[in-house]
Amino acid sequence: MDEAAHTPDPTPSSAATDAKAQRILSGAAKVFSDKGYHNASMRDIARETGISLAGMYYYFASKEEMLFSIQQFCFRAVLEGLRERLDQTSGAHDRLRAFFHNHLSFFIANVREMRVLSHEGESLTGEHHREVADLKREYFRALTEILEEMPGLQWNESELRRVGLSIFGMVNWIYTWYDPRRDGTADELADRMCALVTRGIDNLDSV
Amino acid sequence: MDEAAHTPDPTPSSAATDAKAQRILSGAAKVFSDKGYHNASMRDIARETGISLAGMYYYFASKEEMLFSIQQFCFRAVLEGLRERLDQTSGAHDRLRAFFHNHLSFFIANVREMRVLSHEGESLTGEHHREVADLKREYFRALTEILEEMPGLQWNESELRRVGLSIFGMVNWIYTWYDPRRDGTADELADRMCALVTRGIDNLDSV
Amino acid sequence: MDEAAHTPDPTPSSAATDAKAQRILSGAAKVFSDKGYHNASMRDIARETGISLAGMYYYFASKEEMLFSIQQFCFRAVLEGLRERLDQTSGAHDRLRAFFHNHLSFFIANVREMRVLSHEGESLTGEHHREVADLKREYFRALTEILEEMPGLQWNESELRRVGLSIFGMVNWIYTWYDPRRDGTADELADRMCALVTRGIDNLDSV
Amino acid sequence: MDEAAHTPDPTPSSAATDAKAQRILSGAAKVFSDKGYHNASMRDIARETGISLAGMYYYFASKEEMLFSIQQFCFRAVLEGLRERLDQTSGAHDRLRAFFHNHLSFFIANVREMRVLSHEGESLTGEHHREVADLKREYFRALTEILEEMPGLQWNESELRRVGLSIFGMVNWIYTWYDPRRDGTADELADRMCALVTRGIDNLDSV
DNA sequence: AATGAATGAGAGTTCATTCAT
DNA sequence: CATGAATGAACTCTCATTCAT
Repeated sequence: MDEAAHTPDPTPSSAATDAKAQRILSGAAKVFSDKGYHNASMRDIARETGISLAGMYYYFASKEEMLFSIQQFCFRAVLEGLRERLDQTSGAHDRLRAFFHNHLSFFIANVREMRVLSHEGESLTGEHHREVADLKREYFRALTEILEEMPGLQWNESELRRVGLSIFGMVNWIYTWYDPRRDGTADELADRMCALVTRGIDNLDSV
Repeated sequence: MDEAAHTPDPTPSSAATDAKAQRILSGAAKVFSDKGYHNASMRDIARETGISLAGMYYYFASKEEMLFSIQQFCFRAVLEGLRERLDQTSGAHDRLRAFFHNHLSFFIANVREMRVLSHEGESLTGEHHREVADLKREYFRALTEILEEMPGLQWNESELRRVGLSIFGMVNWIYTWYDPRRDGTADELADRMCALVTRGIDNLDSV
Repeated sequence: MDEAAHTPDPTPSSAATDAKAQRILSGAAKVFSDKGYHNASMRDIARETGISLAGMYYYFASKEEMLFSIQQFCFRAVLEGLRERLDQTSGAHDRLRAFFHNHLSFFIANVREMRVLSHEGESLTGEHHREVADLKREYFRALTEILEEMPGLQWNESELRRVGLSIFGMVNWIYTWYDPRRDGTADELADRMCALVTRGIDNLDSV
Repeated sequence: MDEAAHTPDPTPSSAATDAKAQRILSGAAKVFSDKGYHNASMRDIARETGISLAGMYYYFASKEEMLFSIQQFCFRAVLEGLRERLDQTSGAHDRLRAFFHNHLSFFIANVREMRVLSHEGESLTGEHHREVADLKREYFRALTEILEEMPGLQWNESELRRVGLSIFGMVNWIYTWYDPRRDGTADELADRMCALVTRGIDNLDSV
């Protein structure tokens, strides 16, 4: 994200520029997360970031483009993280666990952005909406592919969809309740959620 | 306001009044559901209901009160439905199934209102927020009480909360994806979701 | 224009409404005339009319609609005036004089509106532009029809267009220079302009 | 600034400078002509010319100075052209024809600039406005001096002004309608307009 | 000579809400 | 009961312009 500061950069101005864009996105994520996209004003974001109202338009053409950038950035990061984990993991059960771990660790490291991801899924329009919807579909497909590998199961399309979306509901809804003090680390949470989904309540305590 | 349904009503005019209030709430639910609470305007609701902008203020003091009334009405109805079902059901597994059936059947019969319930949980402020939060807690407690009855399990507080909220995530998230043509009836969906949660993916196909 | 006040009006509220709309249009015409359409702000018009900024939007959906209404109203009035005069006038020369008298008398009675008509011909867009362009064409055709009646002339299309548009230039340009103290009454001006156009400079003094 | 063309220029860099200034003026004229002065933005001009927004300020202190330079340059060129033609022409009728030919040929060769000249006459302020008004007056005086030479006429001040301004209206209005395919060359148009003004409609066909 | 970055001021428009009728 | 009319506050966004580099 701000890795640019670590590596020698031939064009210093663009590094500063990118850093500022990141600062704006971060502030926007906080404001969107706190008040909701439609209820947040550009002035709120300007105040939050310390950048002038007009100044932000140098980096983003519109409020919607800010939302789009946040969503696109997050989805890409989550997807990439998932792929890296899956590359190193074999066995359907472990791969499903990898999905939970990736999602929740990313979520908890970027609560505000993920809240925006979960809650403002339909706030984008036109091309912006389409692009993010594509990423979402890609992410969903990654999950269902794991599910299909699970041994000893006869999936039909309907059931696969239902289970996949149920899992999505579980992990996306977290933004409404997760509290680090009560709910433990990302890894603990991921393990328990994965256990719930694979073994069910009836077998939660076993082993 | 909705007490009128329970007690005999001496003034016929107030019956008409309540009917109009219902019409407004119904239109407001549609508009909130379509555009989101903050993005919806009172003019949108006036247009949707065919009632004049000013006229609506006779029935509701503010836009927020409309949202509040929708949420309160729905939560009460869901809660009442759940209680009735639980009164007639014994056995923890059946009672959990009753929870799913109640939630999903109400959801599917009132998609728009439930969408507002799920998506606009944090759009209320002050006293309105508090009242709805109370209902939400009550609903959540009803679920965890069922879970605690489940046989052969040693719950700790943390695990109970986690499982309860995971289930909430599953059923609340439905508003983002449910499609009657693809996802079957409320009862089918409830059965499958309940199976997933109790037996887990690993045992989905058994019996 | 505000004739409504003279005749009994069954719907008093709409009379008041129309009066206010007229007041806004009149103020808008003044501001557009003074500063030009694009340089005029809605706040300027609000100040000029004494109506609140938001209040004006009850009567006109946009700034452009104000410009449109002014232009439409004026063009219709000029056209109607011309038709009335032509109905009572025979002989091509007299009919041409009627054209000048109508145009100039209307112009001088509504300087600001006519300035807007002349100067902001291309400031409208879309459907607004089209409608006004239609009126303009109709007005132009009325002039060329008179010209075609002129005795002893062999018009070709090109020449007719050229002469018609030259006359339009003369009468539309007036908004840049007319000064009642130096340039006399509308009727005087109309007579002299008509003489110039019909007899030419070489014969200006004759009879 | 445009003195450079008259005096030998010792610094080659300033030649490049002037070329760039000309490029800016030309782009500005196009943009002003297309969208109107007030509706045109400096960004539009930057885009049109391919020069950076800030870069243009090296050449012109403000947007208004661009408009001023365009108008000043054009008026000077038209005036100079008129003087050259009049120096070689004797006889009032021929001199009047020279006026039309000069005006129209310059107009058609520089449509965009002339459109700006005609349409944005009042968009300048302060000293800028004054300077251009002086040029305009000078141009008008040149026309009326020709008119006064016309044989067999008894002008009074009023009539002279009226006829002069009528002619101005004719030739300035051209920017609203001239179409090279329909309206012929500058010379044809000039001849016909001059005929209209000198002989009048009644005698248009004679000889 | 040229520009990326930044901004205060102000644009047109919409908002939830009020109130006389 | 119901509404037409009205408004202050706030909205997103664009503007001409500046300045460090």
